[in-house]
Amino acid sequence: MRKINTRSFVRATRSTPREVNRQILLNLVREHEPISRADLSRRMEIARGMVTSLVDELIEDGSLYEGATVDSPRGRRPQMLFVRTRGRLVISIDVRFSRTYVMLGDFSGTAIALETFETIEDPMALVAELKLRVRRLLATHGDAGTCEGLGLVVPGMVDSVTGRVLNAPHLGWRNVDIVDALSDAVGLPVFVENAPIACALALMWLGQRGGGELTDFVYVNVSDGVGTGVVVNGQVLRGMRNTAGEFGHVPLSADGPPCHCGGRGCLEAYSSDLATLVRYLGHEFSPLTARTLVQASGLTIADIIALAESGNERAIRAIEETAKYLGAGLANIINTLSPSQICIGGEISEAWGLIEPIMRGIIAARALTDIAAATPLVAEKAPSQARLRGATTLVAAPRFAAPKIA
Amino acid sequence: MRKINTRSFVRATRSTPREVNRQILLNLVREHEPISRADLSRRMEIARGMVTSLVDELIEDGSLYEGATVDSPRGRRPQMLFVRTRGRLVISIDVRFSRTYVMLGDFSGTAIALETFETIEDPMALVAELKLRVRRLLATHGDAGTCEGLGLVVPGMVDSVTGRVLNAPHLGWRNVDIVDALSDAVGLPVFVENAPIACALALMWLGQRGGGELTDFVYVNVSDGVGTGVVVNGQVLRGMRNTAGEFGHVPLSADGPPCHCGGRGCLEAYSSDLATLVRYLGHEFSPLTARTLVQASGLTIADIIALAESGNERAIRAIEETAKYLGAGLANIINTLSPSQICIGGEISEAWGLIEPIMRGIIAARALTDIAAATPLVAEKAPSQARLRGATTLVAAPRFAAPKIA
DNA sequence: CACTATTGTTACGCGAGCAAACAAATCCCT
DNA sequence: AGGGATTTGTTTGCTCGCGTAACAATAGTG
Repeated sequence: MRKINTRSFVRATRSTPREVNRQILLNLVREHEPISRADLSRRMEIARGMVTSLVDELIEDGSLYEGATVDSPRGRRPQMLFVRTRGRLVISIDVRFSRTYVMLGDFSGTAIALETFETIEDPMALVAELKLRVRRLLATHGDAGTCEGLGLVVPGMVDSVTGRVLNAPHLGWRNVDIVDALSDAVGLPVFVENAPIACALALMWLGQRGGGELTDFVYVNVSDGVGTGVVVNGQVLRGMRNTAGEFGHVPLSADGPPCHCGGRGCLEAYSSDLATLVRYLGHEFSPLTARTLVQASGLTIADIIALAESGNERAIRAIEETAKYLGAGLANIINTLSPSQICIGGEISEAWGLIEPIMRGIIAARALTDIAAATPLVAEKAPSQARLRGATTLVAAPRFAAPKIA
Repeated sequence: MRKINTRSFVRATRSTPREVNRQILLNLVREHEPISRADLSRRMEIARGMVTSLVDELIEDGSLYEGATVDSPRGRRPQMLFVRTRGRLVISIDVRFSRTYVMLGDFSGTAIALETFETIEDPMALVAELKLRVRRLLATHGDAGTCEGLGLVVPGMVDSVTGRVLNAPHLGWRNVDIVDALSDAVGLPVFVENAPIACALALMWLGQRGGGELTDFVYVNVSDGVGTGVVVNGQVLRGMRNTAGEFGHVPLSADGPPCHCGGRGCLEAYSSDLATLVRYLGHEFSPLTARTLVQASGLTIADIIALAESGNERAIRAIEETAKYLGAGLANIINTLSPSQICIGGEISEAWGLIEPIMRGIIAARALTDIAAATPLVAEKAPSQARLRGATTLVAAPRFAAPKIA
């Protein structure tokens, strides 16, 4: 039951039913391809005649294509339908603290080309560099199809309406209108989003095909910080001012170590990669000294995981501690949002065998019901690709989203 | 941007546009009454002819009524439209630990009759008692209109689809199907909901008329426990298994006092009325001893508030402590959900002048942005009526909700 | 009293769902 | 090999309801 917002509603027009049914049909093909018109008619409880008409329209605009006919026990053989992903190109950009990644891929998320360069902090200089690279990529691989847009993810808050980067502390950006600058530069539609939210979107749209619908879940990204993307009712949770989902800054202990945010004992101060490294090095976490300490040691989180896997006791203890606090943070998420699944991304998920049982144990102790305690925890398969897949989703997903009505 | 759930979607039919526009129009009247057809036509950007047709339909089924014509600077005088609330009766029931309240009211939430009796723990015996009382109420006041349904709120988890009470620890109910039992008994549609969620719904639907739309907010109820109702995108947050929104059991300190839930240092163990009373009595909170301690003292939270207002230092200190922890809990809500407003209900809100500045201070220290720190905190005006208004909303709101499409 | 402004109603065209008939393709049985 | 059965996909008329425009009703103005 949803309340109609009388300040921003979309009324229905003569063509509304068609738009709605078109998108439903498109999504049914996406999740059940290959599928025939007759099958669609049964699933939608709609006349076959209408399916024909809708499919014609979708083939016309390049959303679907017709595959081969297929054997059937008897009667006329059905003609299978597929969502067209090949030839629909997307430029995906992942701007990170040290390096920026640019990928040319298609709607399915498969890569055609990938390049990387050192992140330029000044936004306009970065836009200029990106303009060159995007042009070159499209000139080189342009024959693979037509580029439908450009998706960019940043480590920071993004205004969901205008696309402005409100605050990205790691890049030193505040209130940067990168959308207009980029789209003017490359002449393509541009979408910008916060990285963990984009990862959550990727999971929702490119996630397990056919497998259980994922419309209420949380994506937790562990890197230098701890960020989350929350999906409720198939929609991203943004809150009033695009600052929702900061579970990384829920305090686990009032007298814990200080955190970047100014608080004490935040999840992030216990469980970020920086915190794990500092713990391994035998220090207390402090936002002022952490990065210099870690840089001086020359270690990365991957090294700690490797050490732990080769049996190094100190590394194992450091990661186990991280898992303990992460479990407490996840328990908070479970008790407050009750998601159907939590996905953990970031390099720490490479040590899944070590951290999963510990997190499970803490969650079991703190969850309010048995069902909640059994909330599935899933490790992101390819953490390095997650952000780029998210960027791809920013361009692709709107083509499949439900039309906004009422 | 919302993803279409291909397992449970509603496709558009020939009459879908009308249903959508009907509900939009109805809600516009609800928020701007008195309003003329011509005004509606302008607000909806729709032809006046269609407004006439839609309004005719809504008057026919009793949703709207036509008031008097009104003066206008020149031209034909407009005829004002109103939502019909009088004569649309609702039975609202609030089942609490000690007493049960039964109210006969109308769609606007105004009471016609109110009675109360000692709560009967056995669900079926309670249903029998309610059947008698509902029949008597309707027989006595039946001439005031027709009863459109029965709303019931309970202190516990409710399955949103079936209406089963999954778990209400204060009543000792587990998996009780009170909906079918009650609707069979009284022959009216019955809606059951968790109390804080119902309060949140009341705030959303019966809240400030014309004033800013409230579609992302949190209702926090402080009584024997601390419960929350969370509204996101105009919809209640339920989570996977109807267990979402348990901010009362987010630990504020890992080594705090034990809580009913089995954890330690939960918000509820610090800030519930029981916790405040135990603190005033000079004890550490424990779920095993708290209720007996308080009952032995004969004190209620209202007494403590009265004492504090008359200057009693110990009472003031007890409430201030409660406010401190409540502030920490609200800061967690703000950082994770970023609501546009938080409403605090329960008797503690009577001590608003004492608790508000303390909560504000804690929130200011912990919120991640200045805007978040300024999140409005609002005290529920009439805490005693909130639950019954919530029960009324359960019956009334579905008549105004957005049709489910796609 | 004609002119203008505004509200509310009525009439007709057209997009799109809906149902049913029709064409196409394949298997099965005689 | 040929007719019937079965299933898929297309075409055709019908109806609901939006969209536009003309029309009637009501009131003020010069």
